[in-house]
Amino acid sequence: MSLQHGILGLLSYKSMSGYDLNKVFNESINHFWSAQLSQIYRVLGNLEDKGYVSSQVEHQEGRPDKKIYSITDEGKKEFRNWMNDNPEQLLSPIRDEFMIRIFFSSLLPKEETIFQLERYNKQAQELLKHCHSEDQVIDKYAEELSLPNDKLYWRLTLKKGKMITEALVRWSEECIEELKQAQKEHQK
Amino acid sequence: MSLQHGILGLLSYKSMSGYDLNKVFNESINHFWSAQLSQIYRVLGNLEDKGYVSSQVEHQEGRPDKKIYSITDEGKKEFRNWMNDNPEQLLSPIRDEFMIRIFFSSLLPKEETIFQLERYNKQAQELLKHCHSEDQVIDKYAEELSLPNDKLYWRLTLKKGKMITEALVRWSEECIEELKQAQKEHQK
DNA sequence: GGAGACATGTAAGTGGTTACATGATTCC
DNA sequence: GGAATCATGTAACCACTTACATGTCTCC
Repeated sequence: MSLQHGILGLLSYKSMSGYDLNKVFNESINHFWSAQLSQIYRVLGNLEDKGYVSSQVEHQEGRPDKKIYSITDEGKKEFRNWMNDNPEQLLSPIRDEFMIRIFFSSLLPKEETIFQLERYNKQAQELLKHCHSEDQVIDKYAEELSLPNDKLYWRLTLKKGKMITEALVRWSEECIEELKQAQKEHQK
Repeated sequence: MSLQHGILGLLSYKSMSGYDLNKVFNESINHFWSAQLSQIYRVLGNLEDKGYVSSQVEHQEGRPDKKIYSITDEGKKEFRNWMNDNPEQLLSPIRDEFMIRIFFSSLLPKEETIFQLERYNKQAQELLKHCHSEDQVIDKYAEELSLPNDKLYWRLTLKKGKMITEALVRWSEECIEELKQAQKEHQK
């Protein structure tokens, strides 16, 4: 459901091919909803079957043909309905494999868990750096699509990304600290 | 994969029926990996097919029979292998429908978005309260199963839950603040 | 008398991943 | 010569959700 509506939302900004959509997606919705290109193509097919988008082939010299998708009036209606119909439960279910590993880490030597937490911390810091560079991307898109009203909301989603990622960085640091402490206690 | 290994992990603590497993699951792994009871039954079936768990039926007076699952040596080996084999990418992909809605919220009146953010904030606070009450659950299980070494790691997963949820509470508050501000600017 | 705990599962459907298939052009 | 970009998709498989099916006991 969500991916479908995310794609409808992007197409309401601008008609695009699946390939281009994927690029825009990766710089926006992908931060809170991951998707493979193949899945995007499938969803576009489904949306077309339902009449929410229409497509038209654009011939290109020296490059493969493009299939440009546009949102239909039906699609716009569907998207607006979805936007107006929030679920009871707003918090999304969590699926965090790494936490399962941490949960059962008494099986492993503490050094190994510390090592993995350090990797985790590095990846979180990397992601945080990436988040900080996204401010410019927002400016770029807001200008390109001339949608100044949307910038505010895009920033709010980015802000969430930053805050969560900062929490992950801090969490993993504190975990490492605690485990090192526990190691010392044990050596005494 | 993860659910399978989470279940193997819990069964390595203690043999249980699917029904009991579900209860333990809901007070532990469910905080970072959600699952329906029906899915747990199916995974148990798969694990049995693979020889990672074995089952034996326990007859009960006045209550339905129980099917007690136990982890096999094969299962223990599989679980340990999984624990030793961390993926490259430790950060889990995000799937957050609410963020898609925020992203496209320029479509809606600001009051509506504020209203939904307030609901979000309330739910996050509710969850945070719940997290704080979990400390006792950890103590209870550690004693019941006499696994004092595991408590440390269980606490680390709980800590992550708290930190993330605190970030969600703060984020939604700041969003509401920003939107109210934007509303005022507009009225001028 | 009804709700909820106890207990097990199947069936249908959805949404997603990974791998595969094709083939030209451009840049290093 | 090889990798990356451009461009489209299908097929097989997997994990998960929702709804359905069954039936007893206990507590209010």
